[in-house]
Amino acid sequence: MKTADPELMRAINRFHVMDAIRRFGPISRVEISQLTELSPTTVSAITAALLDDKLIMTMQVGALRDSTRGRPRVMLRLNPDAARVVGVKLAPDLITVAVTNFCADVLRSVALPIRIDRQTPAVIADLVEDGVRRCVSDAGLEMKDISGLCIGLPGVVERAAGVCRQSPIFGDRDVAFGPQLTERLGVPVTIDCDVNLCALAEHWFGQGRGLNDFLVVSVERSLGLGILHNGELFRGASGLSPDLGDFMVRPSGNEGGRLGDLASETSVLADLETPARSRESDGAHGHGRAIAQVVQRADAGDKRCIAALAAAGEALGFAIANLITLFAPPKVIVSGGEMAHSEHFLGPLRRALAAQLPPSLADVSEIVAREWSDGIWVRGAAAMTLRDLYGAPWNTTGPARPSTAIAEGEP
Amino acid sequence: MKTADPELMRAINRFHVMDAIRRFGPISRVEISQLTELSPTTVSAITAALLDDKLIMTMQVGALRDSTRGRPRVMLRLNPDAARVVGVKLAPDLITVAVTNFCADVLRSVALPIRIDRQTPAVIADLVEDGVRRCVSDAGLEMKDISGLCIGLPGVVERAAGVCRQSPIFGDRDVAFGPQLTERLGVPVTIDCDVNLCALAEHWFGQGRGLNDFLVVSVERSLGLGILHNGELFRGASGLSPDLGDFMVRPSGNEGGRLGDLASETSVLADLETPARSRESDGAHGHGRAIAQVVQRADAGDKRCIAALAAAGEALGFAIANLITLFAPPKVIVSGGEMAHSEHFLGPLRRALAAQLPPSLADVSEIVAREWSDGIWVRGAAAMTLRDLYGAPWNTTGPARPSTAIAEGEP
DNA sequence: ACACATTTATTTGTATAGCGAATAAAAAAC
DNA sequence: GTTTTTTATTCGCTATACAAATAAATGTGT
Repeated sequence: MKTADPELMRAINRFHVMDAIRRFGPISRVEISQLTELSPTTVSAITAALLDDKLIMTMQVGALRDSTRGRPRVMLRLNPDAARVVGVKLAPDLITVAVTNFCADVLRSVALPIRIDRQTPAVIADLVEDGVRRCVSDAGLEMKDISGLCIGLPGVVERAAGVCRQSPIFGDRDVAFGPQLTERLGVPVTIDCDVNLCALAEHWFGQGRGLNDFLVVSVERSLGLGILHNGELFRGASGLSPDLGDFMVRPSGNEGGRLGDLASETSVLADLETPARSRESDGAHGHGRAIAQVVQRADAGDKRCIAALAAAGEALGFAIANLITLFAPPKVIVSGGEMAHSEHFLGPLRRALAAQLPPSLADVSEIVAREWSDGIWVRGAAAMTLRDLYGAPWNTTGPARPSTAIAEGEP
Repeated sequence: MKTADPELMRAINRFHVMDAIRRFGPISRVEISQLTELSPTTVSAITAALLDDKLIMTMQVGALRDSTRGRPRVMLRLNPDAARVVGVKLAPDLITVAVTNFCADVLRSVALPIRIDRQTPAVIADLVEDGVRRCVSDAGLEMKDISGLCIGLPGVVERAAGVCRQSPIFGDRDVAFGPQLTERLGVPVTIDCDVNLCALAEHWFGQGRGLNDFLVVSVERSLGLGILHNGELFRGASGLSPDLGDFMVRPSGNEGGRLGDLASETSVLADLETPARSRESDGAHGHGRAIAQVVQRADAGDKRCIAALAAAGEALGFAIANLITLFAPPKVIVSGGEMAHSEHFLGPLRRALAAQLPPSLADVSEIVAREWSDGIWVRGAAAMTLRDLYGAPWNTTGPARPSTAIAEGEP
């Protein structure tokens, strides 16, 4: 915890005000005052400063004069043009880029269906750079208009250092992808675990609005876990994001208990030894098609497909039970592609969950399947950057807090 | 996050100063200033207030004048007599009570070897009340001298509400033990999961000094998990403490995969179907003796005992691997009785851990076995209370933060 | 012995924060 | 047009942190 001074005080309260404006849309000063429990005076002062900085703008009172008398409220909202940021999501066979404004509205996005896993980091950086430049240019902007950029990718990411410790995308370990792109693009680039972005997006725009605690489990080719705790993204020690794929669901002796080898899309396909269209050669969308096929065949009654999906669901349900035991979140969001929505997957997941959970926790968590949407990732990536621009004084989500001298141990 | 005002500012900085004094013993104002990065002016002001409140005291410069010239430093230390608090630890067959001073030094302690599990909460409250009153009186104090009391017990505890959701101690669910004792003793009583107290104690006095992240796994009759994250105790949503016993290590279909049924002392005994001295009738120390016997026989080469301990160690190692995957803590402290120190238990634990951990996390965590000491629990309980008296402005450890209006969702 | 250097602690003065009370602004109600 | 009501701002107050100047307390050197 940083030492407190007037500056921090202002930063905290300013963030509260910004957050209230962001969340509750056009909002008047009185309402902000009520929501934040700051005095009207303070709200007035802070909003004046924000208006001065052009971070927010006034909205002339529109329809909502409910024939109340008194001086009408002046509604405040974020100034969409205060900044533009870029969000990037890397998947093994798809690069998604989006440019958003200060409200996290997507101005322009491009999806590049390119198979990038096992390319060298330099090549991937090239592709990302190209994609970003193109998307920015398509949006009618130049790079100098961009205030920041965040890249989400699966795996274990150390956000503070901008280093990807390990990822299905990169063959190498410890790729300093953030600094690399920062240099290439001349814009501050952060990287983060993709599912963290998803969690932030859910918190800002999706199923997690108004919730201070929830889990996001992403089921794609690999598995991810994002934890929102006490209104903040939770990161492990030294800011590492956990990799749900490395979670073990049974002792490894008996033919591998890695969850990633049991419950991911990849593992389901491997389990079925999907014939024909070998996944290496089939380019970008082969994987997605293969999964869709599996789900279809399961719907049609194919026993093997049903069993494969059920096995995956059960394994994930087992893992989620343990996560609920640890975190007791009121909500668990299962986010993913077609597989994640199939009842052949979700049903066994729920059943396994119910079987494993201790009775005391049986009802604390609601499991919801989140409709897949490409947009949410990049919006989350944008939000991650915006959060910093909004002036968040909590370092929880930003780079790991520089541990104060007092925290260093014996003097 | 609370809104910031000058009061909070002062509270934060005062806590930093208190914490520096607590941790770095007799310490001068200049050193505090360096450690906390507060200005000398501020440190002077805060320490003056603390001295005024008699929370700290000056120490006449002792031996450590290293022939440096200049005005000698005035050393500051906690005033041991600033307050007394009581820590209580409940185990199924043992109640431990300790009275400590403001430095968390134990003034007096009593251990009551009473089998309390399955007694009614009222009876247990009676016993605790008696024990506390006796211990306080033995210390030459009266209840009015006591500033606070914290009770640690195994199970799932909701500290904020003072409610024990579930515990091997109580047959009932949702026992409001905190308020009950508060009324009986006329002193603020908090309750907490015992292993959280242990974690705090390790952080203040033990293996966790200077570490901002570590796990404590307690192996007793039941299993506990305490998480220190970013220098603060981690609690699940709504302040619930997790119960490691409910962690599953294999799908429950095949004869129960609850970790508590596989790796606790109780389960080892059950596994061996310890003959003779039936555990029900043998009063308080039967359990401990039985465990000691198992360890002894394992040391002597008894195959069944070795296997039982190994199975328990493996199960726990499996669970710890998953915890490391999630939290990546630099240290994991395994705390417990004789069983937890036996190499017949720890060896398999380490091996299972090594087998399950992903390579990228193979070396991040050091596993240490913590010598059992009754004292540490009650000292932790005392520390938990002292933390509040020191004025910790973070509600993470205290009662759950009253979620500000802004966090409540849509307006 | 006594001036001087040196380190530590306090005092003084300044800037900034938040907040309550009074005030101004703006619109409906009378 | 005046009053009422609600919203926003201004003014005056207090609390905080901090930098600079000052005081305190000790060792060093002549």
